[in-house]
Amino acid sequence: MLTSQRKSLILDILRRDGQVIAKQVAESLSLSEDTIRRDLREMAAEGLLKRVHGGATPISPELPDFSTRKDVSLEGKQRLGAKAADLIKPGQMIFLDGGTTTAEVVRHLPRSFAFTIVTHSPTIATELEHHPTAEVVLIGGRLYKHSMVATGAVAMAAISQLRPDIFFLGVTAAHPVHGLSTGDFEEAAIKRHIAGCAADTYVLLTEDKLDRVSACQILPVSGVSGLIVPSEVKEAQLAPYRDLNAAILEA
Amino acid sequence: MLTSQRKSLILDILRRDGQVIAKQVAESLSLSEDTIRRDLREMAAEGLLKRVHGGATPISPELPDFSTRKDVSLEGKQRLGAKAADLIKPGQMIFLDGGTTTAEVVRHLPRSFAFTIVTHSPTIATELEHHPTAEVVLIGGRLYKHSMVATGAVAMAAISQLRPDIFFLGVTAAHPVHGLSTGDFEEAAIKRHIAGCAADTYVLLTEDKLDRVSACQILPVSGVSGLIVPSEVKEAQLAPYRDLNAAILEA
DNA sequence: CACGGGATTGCGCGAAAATGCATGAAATTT
DNA sequence: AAATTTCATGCATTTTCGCGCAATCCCGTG
Repeated sequence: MLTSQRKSLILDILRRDGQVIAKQVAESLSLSEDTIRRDLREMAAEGLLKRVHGGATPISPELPDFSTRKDVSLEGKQRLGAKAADLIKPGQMIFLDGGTTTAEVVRHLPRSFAFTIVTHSPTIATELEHHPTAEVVLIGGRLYKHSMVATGAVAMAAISQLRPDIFFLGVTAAHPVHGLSTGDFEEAAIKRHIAGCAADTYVLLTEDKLDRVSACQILPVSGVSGLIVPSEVKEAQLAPYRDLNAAILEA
Repeated sequence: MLTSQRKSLILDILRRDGQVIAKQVAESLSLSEDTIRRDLREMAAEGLLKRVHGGATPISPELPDFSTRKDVSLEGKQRLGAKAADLIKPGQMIFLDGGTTTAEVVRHLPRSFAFTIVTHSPTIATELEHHPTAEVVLIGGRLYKHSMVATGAVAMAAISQLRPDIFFLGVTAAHPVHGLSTGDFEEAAIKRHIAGCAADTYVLLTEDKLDRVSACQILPVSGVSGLIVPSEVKEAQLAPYRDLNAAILEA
């Protein structure tokens, strides 16, 4: 195991668990704690994590939803959400992915006619509590706390029984060659499955996700009906996606 | 559990409940009160909270609304929740009903060992996002917005596949003759079904629900393992329930 | 092939941190 | 005023830390 590999492994653990315990890592890698502590010290010096007694924690106090990610491109996300909600027609069944971007769709859902929202995210479901006309179907399963969505065989089976008219897909990265991707293997599989069941799939893409790649591919860009992107994205940046026959909706 | 994590956990509790009780935290983390008190002392020195006898309060003066409401109605529910959480043993599978009373159980769940929480309420699931040791299983189905729980055939089927060790049941009324009841037919059926699958069922009962009747019976009082009631309820009022062989846990 | 610099790792050691317990003081309740 | 709970302090134990040192390994050079 190379040192650099070990360090990125530590970062992975940090992202996944929100903490690193020196002793545990040392044990799982069959290395001395000294080595791990050295890594942690160095990484702390580089500003990659915060060293604490016993291990390390993320550099910024973990506020995944409400402050950090939200403020970044809030206004852009809102426009994406509004554009997505515009696509919904009376009586349709809409599958909403988990995540902060798709949560924005909820806030712009039409209130003048009835439709059905399906989601595997309890967070999304909770936000729909006071919506006047939306019927809500919740997909169950083992909850993936990292992104707060139901996963596993139970979720897959439940999804299989539905034919949503539209699936609004959230991703962490989109790339013309490497397609749409996300950081977790299981999640990628679920998203792919939902897209397979839905008549149409639209991806909500904030500007910072374009031309990026994450670990697990969900689908190629050509596998979805369209991309919804903020209008300020340059045409040059969109061209490679257009070449893949992807419809581009600017919000 | 790292010390720094414990401290931020304390801050979380402070923000959520408007107070921290040293004894409670020590218990839920299986640590000595000394340790927690030490934390509180240090955090008070850092200006993160205000140390008071028994625990700590936010640095800014409490909102009047908060303290009053807390002392009156919430405090009873909190004790019910704490008592219920006390019943949980490592590795068990616990089914949590929807509702504000059972939501209080979530806030008192042990954090020192692992267990599984099953729920058909997205609200409950969302509250468990930051719990360190709880595995969460979400039951899907058509969402009943009135009480925010999944219902219907899909939910029933998913529940059938589980054998929870304990079901914490929420009701709107309890009566020695008319049993445990709630306002909605479908909900009653679901609750009954969950109770049938669980090894033990405990009902959380605030004082105002005793000797009341709602439209749809869930189970007779003799159909559950026990009732959890606030300790200030008079023995005379409890006697009819004791006669039904119901275990009574006072919180 | 031999050699040496640089990087990496494990171990020993004393220091620092964290935790629990005991004790007597202080606050709160009865 | 007595009883109970909560507190702060000192102390002992365990865990974790950082540093120096030596062994090892990688790699380019003579």
